[in-house]
Amino acid sequence: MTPQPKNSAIKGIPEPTLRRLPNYCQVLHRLAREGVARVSCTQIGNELNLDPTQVRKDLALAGAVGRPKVGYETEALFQQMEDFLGWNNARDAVLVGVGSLGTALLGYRPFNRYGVNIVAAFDTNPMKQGSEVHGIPVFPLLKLPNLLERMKVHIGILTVPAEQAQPVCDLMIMTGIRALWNFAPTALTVPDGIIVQNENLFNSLGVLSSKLTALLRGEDKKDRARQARRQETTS
Amino acid sequence: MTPQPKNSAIKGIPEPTLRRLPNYCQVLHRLAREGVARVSCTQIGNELNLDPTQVRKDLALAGAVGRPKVGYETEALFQQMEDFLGWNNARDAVLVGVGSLGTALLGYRPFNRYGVNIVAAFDTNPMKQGSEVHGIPVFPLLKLPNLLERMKVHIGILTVPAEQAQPVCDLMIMTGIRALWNFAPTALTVPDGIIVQNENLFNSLGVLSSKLTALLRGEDKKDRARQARRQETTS
DNA sequence: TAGATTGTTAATCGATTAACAATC
DNA sequence: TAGATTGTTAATCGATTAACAATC
Repeated sequence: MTPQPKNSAIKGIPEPTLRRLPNYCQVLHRLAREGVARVSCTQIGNELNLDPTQVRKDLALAGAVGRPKVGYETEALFQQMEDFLGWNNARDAVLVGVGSLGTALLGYRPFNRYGVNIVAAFDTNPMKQGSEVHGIPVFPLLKLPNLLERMKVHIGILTVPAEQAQPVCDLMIMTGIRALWNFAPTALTVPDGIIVQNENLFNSLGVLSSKLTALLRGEDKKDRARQARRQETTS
Repeated sequence: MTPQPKNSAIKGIPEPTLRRLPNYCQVLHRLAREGVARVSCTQIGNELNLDPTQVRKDLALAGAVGRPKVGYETEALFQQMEDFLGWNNARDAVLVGVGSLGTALLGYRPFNRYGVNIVAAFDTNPMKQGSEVHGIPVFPLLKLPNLLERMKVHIGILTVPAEQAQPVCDLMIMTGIRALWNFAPTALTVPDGIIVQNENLFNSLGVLSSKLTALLRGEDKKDRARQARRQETTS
């Protein structure tokens, strides 16, 4: 019927856009709280150092409609972005791997306001089982299927060592997890239709380190050149 | 003199490439340990699900040279990648903000093998000062300039609440920090020549949540359609 | 009305992928 | 030698930025 399938939804939205949506949410939330009733893309762009055209395109992709000359209704736009992200009511999640990073994430309260509500944690270490970490119960990993059977949990957070990531991931998918937030430094193999978001600190460190190394090397070289020149003039 | 300034180094290397280098390192390290003397881009690509041409281009950008038909010397290539990243001897770093995330990072041993050696942590909370977290001493934030004056530390890790990120960042830069790894959910304003690597979990959650929300909504719609059809046929 | 702002189409830019000659 | 693999140039693809008409 419709010539352009404009409803193909998420598949068409570029990932860079999806990554920026939280920033818009944050700015809109603040502006709404400050009582700013209407907002333009130029304003938002200034706050976030983004091209206003890009802001407009991003908002449009997430379904926002503004009025020429007027802009967008701040509060309504915020609601719409939150709704698009699914952040208006947080989804339940489980976390596997109660090491130092896992523990830190369990204690991170703001997740509740960003769509993720961790209801249970799992670990293979008997020392950790049965306890509570930041108020969240820790169970033996073997209990995972049992619990997921009873609760409709769609998000799994992986904070296990690299070697255990794939088997734990398989187990999670088998028991109904649809989206994985993977903090283990390994690529996961998953069937079609499963969402994987990798959060690999080492990749970021690659950018940081190589830039810093290049910067410092460049300075060293300049220093040496300067010294060489000085040597020349004094000799 | 030189028509193409081929030495402009880091500026020309795309960030996606820099992000992939750690993955190459990891694979090369493993292969070298397994005694594989030579390796081809096709092999590396298979391990990481990357196009072999892309692997070749990335390696070339980091300065690697291979031999046609033969490939690259595994060990030498690994060394070269490590060297390019500056990971062969870790640089000292300080961390500010000993909350749950900061504590987790302080306890994360592998950083030492990935170019980052955290030598001290800082916090404004007197409860935390004077103690040691995972063997790393925690000082009052006011002592930061003093310590950085004596030690040449180039990397600063920011794990403070959003509101404090900018002032702490300013302080760090003033005392000689050149590269910031920012875990606070705010954009930092820094002078030219300072490297900032943002690590904002909420941006990633934006991708995860919106994809999951779209997926589940799509299924809901299908379910409803199916139910409607069933209703029709039974009526 | 005049000017700012949206919505949308076109141009640019950069990264990925394909093609192919050189070579061990 | 023959075939695999590098190095490099060209083609494709996708995201960002620019241009401009519509409009409140």
